[in-house]
Amino acid sequence: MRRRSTLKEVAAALDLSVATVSRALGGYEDIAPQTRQRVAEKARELGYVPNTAGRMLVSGRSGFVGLVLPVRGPNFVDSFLGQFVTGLGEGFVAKGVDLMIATASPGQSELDVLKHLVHSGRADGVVLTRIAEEDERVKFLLEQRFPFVLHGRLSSDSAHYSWLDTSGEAAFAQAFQELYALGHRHFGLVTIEESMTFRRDRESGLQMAIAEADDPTVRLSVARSPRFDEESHRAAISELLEREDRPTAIIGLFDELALMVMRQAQELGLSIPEELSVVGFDDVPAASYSAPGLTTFDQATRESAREIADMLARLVGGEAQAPLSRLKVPRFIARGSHGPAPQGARPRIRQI
Amino acid sequence: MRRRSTLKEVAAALDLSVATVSRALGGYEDIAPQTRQRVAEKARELGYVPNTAGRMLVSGRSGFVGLVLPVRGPNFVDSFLGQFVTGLGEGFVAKGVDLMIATASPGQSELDVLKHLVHSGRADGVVLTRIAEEDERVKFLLEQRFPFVLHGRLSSDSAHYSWLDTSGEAAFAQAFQELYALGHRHFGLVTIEESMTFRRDRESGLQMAIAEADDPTVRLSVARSPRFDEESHRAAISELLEREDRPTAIIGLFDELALMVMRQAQELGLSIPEELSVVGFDDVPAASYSAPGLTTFDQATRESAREIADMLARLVGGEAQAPLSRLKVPRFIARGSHGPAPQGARPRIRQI
DNA sequence: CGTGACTTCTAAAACGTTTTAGAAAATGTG
DNA sequence: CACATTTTCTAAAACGTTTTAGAAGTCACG
Repeated sequence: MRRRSTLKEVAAALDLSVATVSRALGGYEDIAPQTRQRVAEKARELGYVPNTAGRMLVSGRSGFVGLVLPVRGPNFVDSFLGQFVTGLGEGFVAKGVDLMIATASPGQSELDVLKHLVHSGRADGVVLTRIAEEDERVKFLLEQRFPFVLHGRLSSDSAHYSWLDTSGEAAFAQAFQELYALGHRHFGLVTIEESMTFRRDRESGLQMAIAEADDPTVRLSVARSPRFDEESHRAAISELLEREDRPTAIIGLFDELALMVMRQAQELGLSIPEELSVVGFDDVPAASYSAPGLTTFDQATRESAREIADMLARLVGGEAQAPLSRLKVPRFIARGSHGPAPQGARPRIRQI
Repeated sequence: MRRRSTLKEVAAALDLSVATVSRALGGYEDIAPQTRQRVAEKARELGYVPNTAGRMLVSGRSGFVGLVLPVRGPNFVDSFLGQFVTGLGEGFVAKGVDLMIATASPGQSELDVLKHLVHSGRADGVVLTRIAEEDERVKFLLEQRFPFVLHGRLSSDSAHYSWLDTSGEAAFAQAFQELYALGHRHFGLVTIEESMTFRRDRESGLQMAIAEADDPTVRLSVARSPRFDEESHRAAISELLEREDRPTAIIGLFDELALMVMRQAQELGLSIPEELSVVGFDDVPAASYSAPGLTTFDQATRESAREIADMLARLVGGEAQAPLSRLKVPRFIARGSHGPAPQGARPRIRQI
């Protein structure tokens, strides 16, 4: 591997001191214009690029910002991550910051990874996703006074740190309203048990909208999948679909669940949306390829990530001080999986 | 932000020299066991973590490996990236290497990003995806003798560098054979114009399988989408579907194309797989949610990425020398989108 | 006790950069 | 010309680590 040229070499080639070269390149005022010119030329000629390590050492900054990857089951697929990383990359590059991805090794917790990241000085800031309701990572970062931005937010304390969130409340309230207006009165919700903030927000948005409707005929049946795997989800969904009084509209906490609802409903011979309306959240690519297309909400992940990057870069660079925050409203994407509530007697499950 | 403790502080607390502390922590033989013990304890007590910049400077290594993100259109979605990044993360963490993501800023080429990465010493190695047939990035890296691993491979030279590839030839040959065995004789291929190596491999796999069948009744109709956007794809597919002698089986260069074929065919009133068989490549999540499920090939992206990470870490760490390479065979995933060729007269496009 | 051979430790240099404090040179002023 | 001022440059220190070369101490042995 070819060695790269250093400040010393540029200085030697011009018979100047390294200090002068450094300051010339840094655009300082006390360097004669002519000298600055010469230095710039020679630096280009020699292909000089400042060495990162040298800079890091003296500045105390790494120029990196970390993303701690959530620990994932072996078969977990996730359209979110690619978009998120792309957006972060775009946002950071505009600020001259680089993105590093920190992964937990087997047996290591996300918190361990975070601690190492903070203490080793490999990053100047960090972005966290999938926030739990009592998130120890947030506590740690606050203690350390280490810059961070959350994708999501805690219920308490949200004034003390920076975050960007997509309002799950607003979305699920809207989902309810759209379906209510179409005549639905018995709602199903397929959700998870993990205490993630996004779960809490979406669920409470739905609850509040129901309360607000103030209609005693409205009912909500909730199916909770205890573990984060397909089998567990499938069982929870079956429970909801096969009960005697099946809801006429089912909302999935996220698209994967909604898509599974559609698939399982179709396996039972139900036609969507005539006999069952389904709504999801996220707008994953699969949502537009399913038949019928899944009605859902667009999080604009990539754009959010870009904004998060921008916020964090400003925090790290000292451009912004106090906590920054931003709440986005997801966009309703009406496709074919929802429609008017079935009339009259509840259709029975057809035999196939 | 709390300052982290340094070697000097640990040394002072024990009344030892920094050298001794460094060597004790490094497990050198010429440190008395008792001293080693004391140092280890004190280091733990003070929460000492070696500073990255200091290490980088003296070792000449950054401990980072880069992934240069392909430049993407604003609406490009890509289930590949998330899996790939996850796999790389998993692979690198096992080797004590960190992953950095380098993104091109607007107007910058991937090659520029790569050059900066190499010259700034921010990374010790790099992984490249989406290899073009004449890839200038590969040329540059070879010139620089900078360690890298390709996801994919060039046709020429493949002995001179390291790569991991999933055999597109094998997959497309198999796709042909499966469909041929089901009676199909007129094949359609929806592909792109860009000169990517994966395109060339898959296309030539198909051609070779056709040649090998040595059956004069076999025909292949190719539709090439000139640009990488949905509109262009749609037009290419329409051309294939609406021609007088429509193929009975259409293969998409990748799943997105195959899924679009399915959707457009269904819009034309064709039933799949009775009137048209469709096969894709990649096994994106949407492939399992479409109706019918898309028959495709599984690349095992995450696992491949893990292997790539392992290869590159070995190259960077000096464990492995010469070029490493590995060719994987994708797994055929038979779902519902392919079946026996329609009998007798070619069914006409139904009016809807 | 003197010598050599170990064992255990350390001073100092090196990595490449930025910054501080001040030197040297050029210019202006009386 | 002498002095002050301004402009332009530089030596040296600092960041935190690893490594090299060697010092100091200990021990065994004749």
